[in-house]
Amino acid sequence: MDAPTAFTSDQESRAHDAQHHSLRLWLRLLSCTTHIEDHVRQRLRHKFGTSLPRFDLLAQLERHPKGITMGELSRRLMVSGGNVTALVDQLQAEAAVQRHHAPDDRRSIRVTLTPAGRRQFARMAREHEEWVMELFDQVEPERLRQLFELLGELKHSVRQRAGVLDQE
Amino acid sequence: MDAPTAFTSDQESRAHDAQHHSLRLWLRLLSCTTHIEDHVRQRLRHKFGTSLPRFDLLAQLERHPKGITMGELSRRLMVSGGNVTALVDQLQAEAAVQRHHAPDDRRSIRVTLTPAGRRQFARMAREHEEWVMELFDQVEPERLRQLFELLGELKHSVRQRAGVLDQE
DNA sequence: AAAGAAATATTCACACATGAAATAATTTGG
DNA sequence: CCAAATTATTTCATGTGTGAATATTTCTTT
Repeated sequence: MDAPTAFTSDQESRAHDAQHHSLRLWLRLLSCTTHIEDHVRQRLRHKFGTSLPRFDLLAQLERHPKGITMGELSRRLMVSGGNVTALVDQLQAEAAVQRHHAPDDRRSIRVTLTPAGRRQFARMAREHEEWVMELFDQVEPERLRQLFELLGELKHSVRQRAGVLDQE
Repeated sequence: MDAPTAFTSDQESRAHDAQHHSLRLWLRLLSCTTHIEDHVRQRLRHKFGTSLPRFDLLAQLERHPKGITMGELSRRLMVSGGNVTALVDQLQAEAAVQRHHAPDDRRSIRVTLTPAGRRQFARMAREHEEWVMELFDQVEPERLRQLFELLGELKHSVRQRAGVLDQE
């Protein structure tokens, strides 16, 4: 952008470094997430014959015993509405969840766990937590705490910047 | 599992805490990754009419000018072989990449960027790095460095444990 | 050299995910 | 109170991803 003086050159090389470091950080973050996801997905499949998206959906319902709308599910699971419709269709066919029309707003639908769905989820959830803990257990608890903290900062930055940048 | 004495109860509650913390850390990690991925995906789509998997594949080829095999691509992109075949099919149809039969081993195929593919990638890569940097720029550089470090430890732990646990 | 094991890539059926368009119900503003 | 905008969900076309099965080539072992 600027003329290549010594000054801007320094600035530019710092900017370039920051970019490079950001990119490496992003790739490492992605790599961690992917490995964990892969591992958990495999275990869910082999031990319970189910998948991560299904498990995640049940987990959200477990947290909201009174039911939760399709739109809320979409936001919480961070997936599109169309996807939620398809997942709920499947789980409903398997009798793990139910759809109820909301009495006050006939547009929205509340989804709840069936008793069978709740039992099924409980069985998986216990093991699932252990799997995740095992994956992390080579790292000092204090380091994990730091990581949690720093990811909080990162999440905050990403949210803020993504919001701003999307409006451009 | 054990009788509920004070001793095992303490142990269990510590174990329970560790599980709980691990789970929260995992969810936060996943949330960060998902938000960044969503943002970058949207920008790639709107500004360049392409997708993240395509971009990632081109990025791997850019790093390996002499070409890279399908299997290597699968490992580096951390996706299945079938998926790589489909992606390369598409990018080849768009004349961004080429397949070459390896002369020494007729099973393997080397994939390379075409000049057009290289140009296309270069145009996107510059912006892509900026997008990622922008997302992180509310966090102190020193904090980002720590995060990079800690994610390294986490990755190491996950790799090691996932390997061991998969053999069970 | 031949049989068996391993590696490489593709194909296939299916699951998961997006984004756009359609439908229906509610809210808002004039 | 009606028209327009908004909200909630579904449907659809398409892209991305998996895991299993297959075909082909190479490596290993005897």
